Amino acid sequence: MARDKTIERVADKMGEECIGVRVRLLNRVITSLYDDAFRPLGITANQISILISMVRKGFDTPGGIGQFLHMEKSTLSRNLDRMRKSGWIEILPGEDGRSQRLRITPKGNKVVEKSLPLWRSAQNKAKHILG
Amino acid sequence: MARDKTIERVADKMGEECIGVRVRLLNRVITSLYDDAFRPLGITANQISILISMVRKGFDTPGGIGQFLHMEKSTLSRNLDRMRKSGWIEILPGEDGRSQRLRITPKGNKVVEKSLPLWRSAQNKAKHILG
DNA sequence: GGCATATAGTTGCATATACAACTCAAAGGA
DNA sequence: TCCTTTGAGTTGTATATGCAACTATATGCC
Repeated sequence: MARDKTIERVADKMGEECIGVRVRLLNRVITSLYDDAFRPLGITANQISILISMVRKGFDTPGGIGQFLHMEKSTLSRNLDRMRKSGWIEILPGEDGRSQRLRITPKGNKVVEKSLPLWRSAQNKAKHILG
Repeated sequence: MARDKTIERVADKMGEECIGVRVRLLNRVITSLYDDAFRPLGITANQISILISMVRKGFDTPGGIGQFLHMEKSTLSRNLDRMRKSGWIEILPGEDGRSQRLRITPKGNKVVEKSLPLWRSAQNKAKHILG
């Protein structure tokens, strides 16, 4: 009776109000916009954003980038490895035996420069979607 | 000279303004909040949100859910398969030979009901983070 | 010095995501 | 009827994500 409705009330409340649902949905929609834009360059939106962080912070460590982007260390470790394989970055020995230094390559710099007009276009679309 | 600065100007602009970067960052932070909350139930935030959509839309198809959540069909196909294996849903033959009908199981209903207080807690934390 | 602890990154495993190419079924046209 | 096109889902492959457990190095205390 009333019991049958409980689940529906719960679902309505959660479905309408949930911030997590909205954030994930937005992530799917918006990220695909930037991924589409950067696809001709053979790089993803996520990887571009890591390159951008490296340029802005100079010579940095995985730990530093992870803190800056709130990215879990294992996630970042694998992202950086893919980026190294693609030739955008170099991973060098760090200040002590544990840490590493990240360096953007000339190829990485080029892709960042080339990405600017594509980024502008995606950014405009994103603004339009968000109103 | 000026050329050396080009890459930094590009990076500053993109890094500061990029909506995609912010949305992905927010997704990482917020989703982990809800995932942490639901972990005792052995279900993820994403799976809960699919269950919620099913309850709200009643007996529905993968296509319908995908449209509702803006989720790519192959993504959803695999999400539903995991949920079926966990016993939250059943996947039944649909109205014609191509489509399917999704049905939430009693176990799926229970997990939705149990998730409500955990959801409230995560939702409050999310509101707090977003200010 | 030696042992406990902390730090930096990696690896195993699992979920989430999406493009491209595929299967299979339905619909439509000649 | 046959053939083409459309529609619904699946599968191959790859990126992105994160928890837990791990290696290896550094630090601190005794």
